[in-house]
Amino acid sequence: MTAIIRIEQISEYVGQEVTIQGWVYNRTHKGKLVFLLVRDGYGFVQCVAFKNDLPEETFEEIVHITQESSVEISGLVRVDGRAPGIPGGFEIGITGIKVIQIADEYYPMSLKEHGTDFALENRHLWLRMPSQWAILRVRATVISAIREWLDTNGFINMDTPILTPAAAEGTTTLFGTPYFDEGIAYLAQTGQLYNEANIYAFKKVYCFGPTFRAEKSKTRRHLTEFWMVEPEVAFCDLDELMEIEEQFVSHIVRRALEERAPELASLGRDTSSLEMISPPFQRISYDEAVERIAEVREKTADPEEKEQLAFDWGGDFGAPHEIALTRQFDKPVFVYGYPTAVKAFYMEPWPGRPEVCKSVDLLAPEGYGEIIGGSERISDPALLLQRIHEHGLPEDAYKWYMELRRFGSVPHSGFGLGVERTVSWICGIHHIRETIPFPRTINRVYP
RNA sequence: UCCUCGGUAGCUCAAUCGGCAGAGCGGGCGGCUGUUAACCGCUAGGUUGUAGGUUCGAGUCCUACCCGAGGAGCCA
Repeated sequence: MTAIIRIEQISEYVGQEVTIQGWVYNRTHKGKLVFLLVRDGYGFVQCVAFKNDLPEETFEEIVHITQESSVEISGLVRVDGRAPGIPGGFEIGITGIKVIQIADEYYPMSLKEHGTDFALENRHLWLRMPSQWAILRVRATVISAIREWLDTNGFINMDTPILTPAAAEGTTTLFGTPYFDEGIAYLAQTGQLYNEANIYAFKKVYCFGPTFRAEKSKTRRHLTEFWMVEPEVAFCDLDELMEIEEQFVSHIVRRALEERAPELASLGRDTSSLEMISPPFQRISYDEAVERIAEVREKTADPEEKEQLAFDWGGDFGAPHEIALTRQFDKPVFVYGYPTAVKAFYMEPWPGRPEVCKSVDLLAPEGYGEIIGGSERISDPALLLQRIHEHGLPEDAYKWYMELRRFGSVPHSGFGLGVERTVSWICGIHHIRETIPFPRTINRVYP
């Protein structure tokens, strides 16, 4: 047998005899000519069999092969502009085939379109489709780029607990689980508070793991289980935080463009809008954002849009507001200085303007909206204690958190980036449930 | 939790005014040497989400429920 290759490297094997191990994605037969579109986990390539070139029984076996059958195919690699695939433009002239298993002929995921419910019910098979395969390959690169940038910029990975004693921010609904004699433990919605402890040992840290929200959110931007990376930095104010974020996000986008161009092309993603992502990103205040949204609302003739864009200073933006705002920029945009009342208890107040705080969200362009939420944290122990009281949080649960402000407190900042929203934006897809292998939503825990 | 829309063959959908349950794809069989979700012919395939009601007759009308999607709130 010839060397087993990966389809993603097929361009290096033109003119050579190779073997691929994979699955039959589609079969088209035209009498004496058969096309098999085969995927091997690394890509999709067209394999061609001519009746006159092969033994009778080999050709018959190829003619009757079913979708998703597992195979080892040997043949000669050649360039052909007509050949579909990822990357396309190459095909293998079949000289030999070994069928590992003939798949059951009633494969449910036909190549025609499917409804959402059916696709999700068959997620374990849907993963094999080119679109899902491409999105999840981009996801893996995004995750790799996240770790790479942090690991090479002075950050150290510190895993924070998933089972936690109480609501970290006191607002979101959490999943609870019985925990021996300790009552209820809650699945983490953030590792931030623990990271605030970690920075005093390691200066720059990040946690990266699954995060859980029991909110009954039913939108294309929400999952009950999602992945979030949360860097936290000692001796860092809000301006320095924004510099970190724009470097970080630019690196992630660049890596995706470099390594996943065939996947992004197969998704039909116009990457020109991603090519221009580099620091700096524009910074606008919450006050300015409110004004910009009001201007858009003033100009629109559509009464429905006018209704949706109605907004009073003091609230948090909804999806229509974020879309109207981000359409004005071709790169991600920072919105800083949100009202203290709508943000978490630990955010540092704006000097001289206690009604707003040193928070910053990063909104992705093209209507994708918030991918990062972050802030400078309160470092003064007296103010922090006051906020805990104001928010009605149990003081004893935050005893350890308060102590961080007693022993060498420094200004510090951090943020959380949502992996699925970032992948949605980079891939240009509509719904974040496609950006995680097995999505968990309010109505679905299967498969 | 609220608002809107939907549920008919394995999948995607059609079925006029309440009047024989249909098509394409997918499966099987046959044909075709350049297909791109191929195409052509034949063929198999149905508890119309569930329960009740109106009617000579219900996929269609009424009531309740179940399930799903989109959005709002909340958030990354």
